[in-house]
Amino acid sequence: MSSENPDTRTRILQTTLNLLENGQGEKVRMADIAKQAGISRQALYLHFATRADLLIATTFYLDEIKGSDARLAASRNATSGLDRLDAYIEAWGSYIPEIYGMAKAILAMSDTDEAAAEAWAQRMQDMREGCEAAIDALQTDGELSARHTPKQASDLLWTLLSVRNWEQLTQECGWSQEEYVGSLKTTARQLFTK
Amino acid sequence: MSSENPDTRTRILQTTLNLLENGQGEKVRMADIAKQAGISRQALYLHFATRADLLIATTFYLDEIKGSDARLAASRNATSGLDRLDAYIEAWGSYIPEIYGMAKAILAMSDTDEAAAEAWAQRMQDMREGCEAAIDALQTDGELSARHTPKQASDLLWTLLSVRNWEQLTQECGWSQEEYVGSLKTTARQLFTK
DNA sequence: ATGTCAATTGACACGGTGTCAAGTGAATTG
DNA sequence: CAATTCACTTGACACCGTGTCAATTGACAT
Repeated sequence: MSSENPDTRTRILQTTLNLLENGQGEKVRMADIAKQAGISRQALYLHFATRADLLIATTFYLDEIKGSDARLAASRNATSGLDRLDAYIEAWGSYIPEIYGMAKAILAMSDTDEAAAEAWAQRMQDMREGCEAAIDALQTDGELSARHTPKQASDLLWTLLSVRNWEQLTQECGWSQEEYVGSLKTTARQLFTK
Repeated sequence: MSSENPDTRTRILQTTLNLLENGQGEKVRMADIAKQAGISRQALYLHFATRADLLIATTFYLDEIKGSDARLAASRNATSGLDRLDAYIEAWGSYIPEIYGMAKAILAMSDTDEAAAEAWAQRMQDMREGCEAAIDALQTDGELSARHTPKQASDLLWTLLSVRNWEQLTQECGWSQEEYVGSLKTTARQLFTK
């Protein structure tokens, strides 16, 4: 299932991505993807056993394309814990809009599909590690506010940075991306540093 | 559609509520509700045109039963803005677990069903007003931190108090209800007061 | 020539929502 | 008492989207 015809496979992933990004809010069906990719609906199932599989594969493809690892890793190079916190929020916060279409589709599936939920939880776990690392950096700098244990602080930061929260603030409250990143940076500083 | 046979109607609402609360995570179908309520599936459609309609009606029924208005209104009686903020977080935060089953079902529908999304947005708008009122109270007390405009503060508080965030903190991070309420109170104070 | 492999066409099953038509039984009203 | 109305029943069915199955095609390799 992994490496039959790479061309078609990546073409599918690419068009899935396009449809999810552009087609704002529109539900993307297997048939839509097939049509757009110029293949039959059934050919989709030759490459991906289920819709959940396809979406999950698309998240990995997305990361690969956008180089998310590198971008998030950059925050590790910050010298002080404080800078690191900022850098992480900046990196992740800027990444969200690029994955939002995807995220929304998977999140929607998660409520019904176990596999999708699992996949998303896994990716959020990865993100969580970044939060923990940032909080740890604060603590080794002696900058972590005494108000929170590292665990609590990580939980809170992780929750604060959720895609749902980004969605609510930018889509519903009308915040600009800059406002979002800026506000979350100061919020995090206020909450977690002395 | 509103007041044919009140008995049957409320019996439907009641069992819908039960199924959503108890049946943890289980998907509740129209057929399930009908069966549990002791009527035919079609009779459901005699009272509620669509599943979304039923769920929406159930939220109102829920509020009615739990007396959410009264509980949230209590926070208005607080003397200082600070107390009011605390009281509001306490009231809403304690209300969430009682509506969580419902909320989850509606949230899940919202991703596909326009009506459900609209209904939920409406209810969150109501909750938002409570946030705004609390922030306003802070400001008239001269206690609102200069870091945020009232609008920003309301947006942030509103987002902070979302059901999704409660879900993440209590279900995924394992916070107890007391931890949640306590932590959010201090967080809000830290963010919004001088 | 034979086999393999990606892809095609077309049909179909399943689950869940919503619709339609005809019928039943009990209470309401002339 | 008969007629009507009303809540509800049974059963069939259409629609949609996902996923499956079987038979076929056309290209490329050995």
